[in-house]
Amino acid sequence: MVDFKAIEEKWQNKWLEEKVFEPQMDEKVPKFYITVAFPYLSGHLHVGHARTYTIPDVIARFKRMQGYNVLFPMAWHITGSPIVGIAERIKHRDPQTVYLYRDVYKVPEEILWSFEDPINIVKYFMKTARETFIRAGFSVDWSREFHTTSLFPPFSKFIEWQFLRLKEKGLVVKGTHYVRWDPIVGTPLGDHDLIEGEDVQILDYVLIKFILEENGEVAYLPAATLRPETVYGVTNMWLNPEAVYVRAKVKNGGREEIWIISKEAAYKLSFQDKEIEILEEFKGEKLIGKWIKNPVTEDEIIILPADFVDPDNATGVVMSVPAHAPFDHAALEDIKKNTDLLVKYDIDPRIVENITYISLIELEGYGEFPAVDESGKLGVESQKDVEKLEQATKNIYKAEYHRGVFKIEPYKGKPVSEVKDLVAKDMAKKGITDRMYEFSDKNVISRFGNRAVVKIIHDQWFIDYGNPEWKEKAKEALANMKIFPESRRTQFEAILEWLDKKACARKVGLGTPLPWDPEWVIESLSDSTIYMAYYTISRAINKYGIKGEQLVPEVFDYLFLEEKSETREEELSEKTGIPKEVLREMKEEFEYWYPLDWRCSAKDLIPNHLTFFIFNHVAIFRKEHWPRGIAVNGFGTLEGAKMSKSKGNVLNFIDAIEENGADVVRLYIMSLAEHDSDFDWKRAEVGKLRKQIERFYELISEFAQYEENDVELMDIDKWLLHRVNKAIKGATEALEEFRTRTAVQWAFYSILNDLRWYMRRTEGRDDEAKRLTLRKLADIWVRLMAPFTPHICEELWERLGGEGFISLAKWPEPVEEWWNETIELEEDYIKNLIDDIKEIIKVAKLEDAKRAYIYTAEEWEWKVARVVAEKRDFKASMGEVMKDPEMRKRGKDVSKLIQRLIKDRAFDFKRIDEEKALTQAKEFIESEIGLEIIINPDEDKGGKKRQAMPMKPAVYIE
RNA sequence: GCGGGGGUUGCCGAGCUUGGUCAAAGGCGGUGGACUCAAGAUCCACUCCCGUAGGGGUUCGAGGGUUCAAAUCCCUCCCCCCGCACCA
Repeated sequence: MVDFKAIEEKWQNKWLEEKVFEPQMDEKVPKFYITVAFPYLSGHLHVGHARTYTIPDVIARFKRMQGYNVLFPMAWHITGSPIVGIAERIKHRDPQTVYLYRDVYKVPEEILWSFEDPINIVKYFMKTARETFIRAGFSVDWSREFHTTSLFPPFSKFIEWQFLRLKEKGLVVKGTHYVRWDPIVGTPLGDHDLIEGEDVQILDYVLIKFILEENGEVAYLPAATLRPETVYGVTNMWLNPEAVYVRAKVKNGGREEIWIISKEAAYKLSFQDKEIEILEEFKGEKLIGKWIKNPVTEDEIIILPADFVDPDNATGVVMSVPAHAPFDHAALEDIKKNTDLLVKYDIDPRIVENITYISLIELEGYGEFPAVDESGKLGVESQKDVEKLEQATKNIYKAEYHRGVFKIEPYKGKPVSEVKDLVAKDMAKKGITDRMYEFSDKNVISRFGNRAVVKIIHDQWFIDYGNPEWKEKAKEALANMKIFPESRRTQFEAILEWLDKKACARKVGLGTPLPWDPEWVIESLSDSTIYMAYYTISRAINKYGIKGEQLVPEVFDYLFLEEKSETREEELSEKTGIPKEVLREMKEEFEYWYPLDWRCSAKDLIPNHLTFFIFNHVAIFRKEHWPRGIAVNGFGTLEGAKMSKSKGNVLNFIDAIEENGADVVRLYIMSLAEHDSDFDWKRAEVGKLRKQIERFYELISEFAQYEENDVELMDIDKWLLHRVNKAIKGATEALEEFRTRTAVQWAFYSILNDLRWYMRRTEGRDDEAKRLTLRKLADIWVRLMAPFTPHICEELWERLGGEGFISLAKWPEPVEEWWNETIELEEDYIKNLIDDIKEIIKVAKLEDAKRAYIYTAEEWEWKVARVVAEKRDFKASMGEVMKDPEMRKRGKDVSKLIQRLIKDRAFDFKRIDEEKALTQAKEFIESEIGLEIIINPDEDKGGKKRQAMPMKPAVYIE
């Protein structure tokens, strides 16, 4: 068995020792700069991540072999709160966390407990990640390694510079923002902080303040709605008579008002910019029967009782729009039937009886009152039919929103989707509305076990991705970028359009403090947008030990934004103590490597990081330094199941390498899927691939012993070389587009299969020509495989006597004189014939046949085929052919042949020498089918001869 | 709700942008065979249905349509996956 591990270690050491992947600037050599989103190190990388990092490595290796000066750097992301959270949980001996780190990540016990300090987590996983990448054979320039946050001051200074410049441009702004909030612990709640309710939405209710005037005092009943436009159709108000409401003094900014809302709402609103002082608590029934005023229409409406009103949703005050809201319609019907109830509240039943529905929206397929129609259609009986009513509400909402036309002035004739926003705006302007954020579902529970609320946060720092000029520039950049796969471009465009203010700083976690407001730490998606530029100067910073405090903003200005200038270098050198030669070196490196050619990442980063990456580049850098391309890749599953840390269902990248060897893992992952589709890791398949790679190794080792003596090749040898040419072309084209799976199919499987056929075809042959052919193939094959399985290929390259590292060897190009489509056609011709004969034997049950007579097409038939290929039409072909008197003699046969050719659409005319091909392959065909072959005998056996067509010989078997 | 992407032969997965050469690549699985004492590995054949001469029939989520011709173009519908932010 091949000792992959030893081979891998050997070459990894050589690469590092000889700094093979630490490129030096060279203006004469074209550069190729590729990066991948650095990993966040809260644990080990798994085989899903492996894909993300292997792709750029394969591309880097490919480009390097094509002669580019390739930079492929790596760094570590440790910004944010998860690592801090882990330290916290380790400290508290949280069983799940301990399980994950001890049993899944296999952290040694003595190190594990040091994880109480987040720094130790970071240190440990940076070390292991580096080891993993080295053992994976990644061609990384480690001289540029760094990590984020204030723990690495030079980078932190770079981020400070970025934010200072963004702020100067007005792209970092302060504002308010709502968050999920734990009201007991007093902290914002991210997805990971929730036990329940991760995907509960936050709804933005409009509160329309209906006016209650009593004894000269005004109080407001803020009805909560998601459909503000329906304020024109309100017929009454709903309160839940059993629920507890409060009368409260509500201070909001400078304004102070009396509101009547549910008790729950008062509590919730106290987190949303409102100071609330409860004056009185009472049951809803107290207000039933009172009259209030619609602030928009000024209609006087009555307050009625309804069970469906949930005091724990929004304000607990609901306006009734029975024409367009099924719940309202049902409740109204209920109450009309329930005179007792009305009497109880001292309401004259005639008032309810006389409530007339107000139709607001024209909706095709519905009558005047869509809610009534829909409720009827779904068989709603009462307001207790909650499920049906919810369905009806959904249907109506959707239909009216998308297809409805508003009927009321001043919005008459406009689509509802537009009117909704207009009405909301107009009401807000008049000060008759307010807003309230509420969860779409009540069950949002924090990991502390508390029910969450929506809180409005002040003084939050945002990056303003909504800025229209900025957006335009970002769009321009995107339009000029390559996106792989191209089908993802629409998503980028949509996200770009979408994006608005994005909170960019938090008060917890590791990171770089905001330079002008150091209580805030720049969060992780915001400090990782332009670090590709930092890589270009990182080598010098590491090499010369430049300190953070030396990297004042002007230095970055000079390096990244300004023209090269000696005076400026002297100036800055004096100011910072950085030698001017070093400044010059950094400046030149940046100018040499930038712009970035490719940014790689998994597809989950499209809506955030990758888009931010574009935005921040266009904000900071000159156009010539805008990025050129993005390649996104899919994820990986493990034996069909999603990898999940908490369930322990993960395969660590390092463990996979340990088990199978890096080359096997790399090739396997690259061969499974490409672009944004996902792969599924199956242990059994990996094992099989390992065997195939061993065979590859053995084959090349074998061929390496052959000498290259110049001799005349046989056709089948030429066939193989032609196929090798095709593989080179296919693999190259695929890799140019990051299509790794297709590339592997060409570089590995297609050659493997062709070789198999060749061996079968040349069985028994052992001559110079065959050896020469195989030797040539070996020489190319290893190079085609080198980006995928670099270690084993280095080893084989050495055996083949190749010069230097295969990692730096020349990528193969098709050999012009090897192209030979005719020979390939002839080979196909032979294969097809064999298949046909086998088919005939099977179908005609001729198992004990002795020989096969083969009749090739005659010259006149080729002539006809040529004409048909050109004319592609029966009449035209016939006319052309019949100009020839010789052809006219066999008119009937000609006509038949033309008919068949046209039916088979044999329009791709290529002439081959059928008889020659047959003669050369005679023995092979005989051994394959076990019959004697007689080629073109004089006698027309079985009258089959006239069935022959070009590329399809006639066969008679006896 | 908004946005993005999909539904292909047992499974995975190409092909659909530039209609025909597509019963539809490749892999996996399955069946049979060669090799072997045997197993594994490897190699060969078959793997939608029918067929005593290389042929024919029915397929590419459903239903329409365009066309001489549609997995591929157009319309309608059904179903599935992913993202929606302060979180890496």
